[in-house]
Amino acid sequence: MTPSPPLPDAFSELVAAERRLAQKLDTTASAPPRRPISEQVASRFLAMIKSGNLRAGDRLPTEQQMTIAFGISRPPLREALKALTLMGVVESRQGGRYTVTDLSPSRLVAPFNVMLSISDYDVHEHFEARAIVELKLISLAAERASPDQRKRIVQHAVDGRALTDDPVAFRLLDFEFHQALYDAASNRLLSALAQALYDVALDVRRVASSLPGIIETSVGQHIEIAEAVMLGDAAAAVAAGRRHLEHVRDTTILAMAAAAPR
Amino acid sequence: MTPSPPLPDAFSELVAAERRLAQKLDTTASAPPRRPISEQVASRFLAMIKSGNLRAGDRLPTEQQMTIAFGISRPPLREALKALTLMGVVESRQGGRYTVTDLSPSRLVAPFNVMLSISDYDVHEHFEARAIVELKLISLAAERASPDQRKRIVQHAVDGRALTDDPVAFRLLDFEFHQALYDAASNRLLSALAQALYDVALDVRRVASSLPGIIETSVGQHIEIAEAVMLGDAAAAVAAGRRHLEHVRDTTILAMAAAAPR
DNA sequence: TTAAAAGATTTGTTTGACAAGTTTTGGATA
DNA sequence: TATCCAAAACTTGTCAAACAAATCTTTTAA
Repeated sequence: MTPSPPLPDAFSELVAAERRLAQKLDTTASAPPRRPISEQVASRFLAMIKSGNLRAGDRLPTEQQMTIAFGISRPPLREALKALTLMGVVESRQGGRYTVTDLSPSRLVAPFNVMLSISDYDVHEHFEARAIVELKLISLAAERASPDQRKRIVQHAVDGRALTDDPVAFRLLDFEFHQALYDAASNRLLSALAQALYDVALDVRRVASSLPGIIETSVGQHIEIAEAVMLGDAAAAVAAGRRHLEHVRDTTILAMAAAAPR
Repeated sequence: MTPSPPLPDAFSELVAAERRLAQKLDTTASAPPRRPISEQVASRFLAMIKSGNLRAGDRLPTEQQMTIAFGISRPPLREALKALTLMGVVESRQGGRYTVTDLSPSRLVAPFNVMLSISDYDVHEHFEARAIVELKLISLAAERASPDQRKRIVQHAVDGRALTDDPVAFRLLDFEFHQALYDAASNRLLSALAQALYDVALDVRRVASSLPGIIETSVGQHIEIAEAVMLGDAAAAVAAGRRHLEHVRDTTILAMAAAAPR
């Protein structure tokens, strides 16, 4: 074993270069409220990823090597890494090493769902936002979907007919149906946003989808959307999608009123 | 001073109740890969906020009290709290106490701007997503803006005329102009999304806005949008907004090509 | 009553140690 | 020689104790 741990050359080079750049840009700022080391380090990592010095799939050095590179102790370093972990930027396993995730929009937006759900904005705001994103996706799906994707969308829609008496199974299918639509639109960023908004409403949907008659209506509307997409009729698909979203919104409001009568 | 630290009654009650609930829901899961304590605790905090047991503005107990309540040591607790800090859920000051933030969508979305920007999705995907969100906001602004808001939008637009030779000042004004539009739309969620997408493109805009002639065109288009919003003509505002976004997209692509000729 | 100063409290950081996993290394076996 | 398994080395996860730096609280003086 070596008396002093080997310096991770390449990585500490990166860190040093980053620091120089940051100081250079900081000459103007006089005395900003001192930020904790952990937050500075987290920003440093993000900057390195943003500039391409760290890429998806990269293995980070060991914690000890990074403490040397940054010139700090383990706890603040771990605080920074743990924050990045919860944000979906890096992953870690006990005994293993930290690795940069695939950085896909869906992964990076995932923690974001939790955030949004804890914010008690108005239901109408939510559905207004969701409508604009989701209807655009439906329109794009009608235009861009491959034959296979169209087939799958229709399949998911008609499969719903067999599940009108099983709320749990229907919610799973509903998820797949929307997912298939998102995929067919070929815009990962927009898909990620729609997915985030969809997930937020899921808790309430659980209640709503157990109300009698709701599922039948939804299945019918799914089929309308699917048929329009199958024909490549974007306008009709959007119209059907709007009807569906309005139905979902209204039943959601009903369910919320019933669930929280305080 | 007390021999043993006083137990924070109310908070540890909350923690205990939360734990019982979590275990109850976990009976089905057989052997999920063991999650680090810090992540469990972070989820616990989010759950408490989600369920309303912690609200915006609440002061958290001291770290020592929380270590007792959760039955863990300081480092993992701090890792969880620091992660929540970087996500904009809580705030901390040395010597002070942790407090829950206002939990506004814009604050919660802020950290994810950085995330999204590091993902190298296609520029066209970005502008497709941005167009759909931003044009809806413009439309809503034209419909909903108060007289004061309309005045401010127009003011920001015409102010640009004086800044055509100062790229930095113009970018600041551009930011204010878009912000004013978002505010007038009265949908915080949609505004937060648009803000996130706007921020993502900011780095590249820095380059683009220094190209000759770009600012003049943008200022002219801003005025077109502002006038339509002033008149409450949503369709005209959207049309002008679309032209503006296409202009921004094209110049962005130009700037990216010029900046990275590798 | 108000304002400043001293004290107590609390977060930020460091060091050291051990437990619980994973990866690598080396040897035994086919 | 090639393959598989077990042991060793390594790495992350957690705990403990201590001090520095900032804030909050209380006391004291004007």
